[in-house]
Amino acid sequence: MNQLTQRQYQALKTKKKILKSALELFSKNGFNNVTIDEIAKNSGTSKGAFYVHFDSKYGVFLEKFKEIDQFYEEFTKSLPSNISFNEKILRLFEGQMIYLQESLGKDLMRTVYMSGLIENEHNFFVNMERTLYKIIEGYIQEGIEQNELSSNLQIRRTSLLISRCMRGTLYDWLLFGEDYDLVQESDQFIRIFLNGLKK
Amino acid sequence: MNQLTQRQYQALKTKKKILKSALELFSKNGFNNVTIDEIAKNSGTSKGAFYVHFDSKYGVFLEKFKEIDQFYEEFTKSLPSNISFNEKILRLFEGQMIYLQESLGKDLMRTVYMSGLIENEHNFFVNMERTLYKIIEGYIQEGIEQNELSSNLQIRRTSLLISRCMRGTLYDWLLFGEDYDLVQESDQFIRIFLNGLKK
DNA sequence: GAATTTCACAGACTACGGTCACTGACTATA
DNA sequence: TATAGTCAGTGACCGTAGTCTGTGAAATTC
Repeated sequence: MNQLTQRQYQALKTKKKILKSALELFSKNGFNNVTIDEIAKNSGTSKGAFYVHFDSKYGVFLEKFKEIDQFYEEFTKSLPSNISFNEKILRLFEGQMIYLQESLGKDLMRTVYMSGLIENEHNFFVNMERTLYKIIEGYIQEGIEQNELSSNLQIRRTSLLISRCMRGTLYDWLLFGEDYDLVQESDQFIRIFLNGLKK
Repeated sequence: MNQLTQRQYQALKTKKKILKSALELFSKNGFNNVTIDEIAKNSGTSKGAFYVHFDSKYGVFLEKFKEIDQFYEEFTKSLPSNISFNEKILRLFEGQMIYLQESLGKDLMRTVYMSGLIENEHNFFVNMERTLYKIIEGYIQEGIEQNELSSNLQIRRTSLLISRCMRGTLYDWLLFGEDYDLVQESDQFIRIFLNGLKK
């Protein structure tokens, strides 16, 4: 049954209204200067409606973040397949950092990293990374096949560690601000890590 | 003028009462289940008094965290000086992770990493790391002198990168919870990084 | 030592996130 | 198509973080 009932259709419309309103206000006033009451009022709905559709202000990003998956998808497609494992990872890191910095912005990323820390906040952060893991795991697999990586590397584990490099780099970006060049920091860090990975 | 006036002495006493009260309640009920009203009441003072002495609930840690510095200090003292650079870093990581896990606990660490993300929250997090940097920088310096590390390593930068390994590992601990063995994860990660560091 | 200023502290108040009981329109069922 | 059940949506309410104004005792000034 894929046809929406009138009720479901109405609900979806409300959700979209709230989402639109919220994103508008966020970009106008900054995430921290927007209250849920405002979002509710601005969207012509109510606080209760907001909480029907979203867990919290952070929850609004669950939606926004489908964009990230889209980024990953396009990225992998655009990547030539004849480059080495190291090159793939380096480009992935660079591409991601530029994307996060330019398209999503620091404020938004701050809220993402914030929400990751909130207990029982339904951890979309962890889920969000799924696509990322898949991609990295794929690269590792290929790297092993091409004999660029030791074959007794645990793929799942290794991809986790590599993604941890991202998180560490991004957390520091949020922590130190100002004269922190995200792309450069990321590049330096992952280069060392990759170097340490090869036998 | 080092002598406290009666007023200053009184104020200090009040601050200590509040601090004691707060830490008691935290350890009894967990950080997130303690309100500032409770702290005020339990300490026999008032909310106003609390905010005179602390910025926020997080601010209480500024005090608590002198303990961390103490940990670092004792740790470095206890470390034999005839071991290699790698060994020192590995032990530092292991010691720290055990300490943070056992003595401070996850809840508390979560609030630390949280507060690091809050803008203009007076970034004691960054400051807190100062002692840590000093220690790592010292190790690197020694490592270079002993010819264990390349001499064109930038000390300041490298210590930052090493400390980033800690943050990445700890952030993931808070993120993934449950079957995340902090000590083991930390060890595995830093080993790879150290391996990548040597020329 | 009287007058003035300062400041630790009290606690009422505000703002905001989040909850909950209720409503009424929609949907399912007979 | 009448009835029962469901659920999106409402907004008053609550808990708590943080603010603000007032107060009196201590400190300073004269």
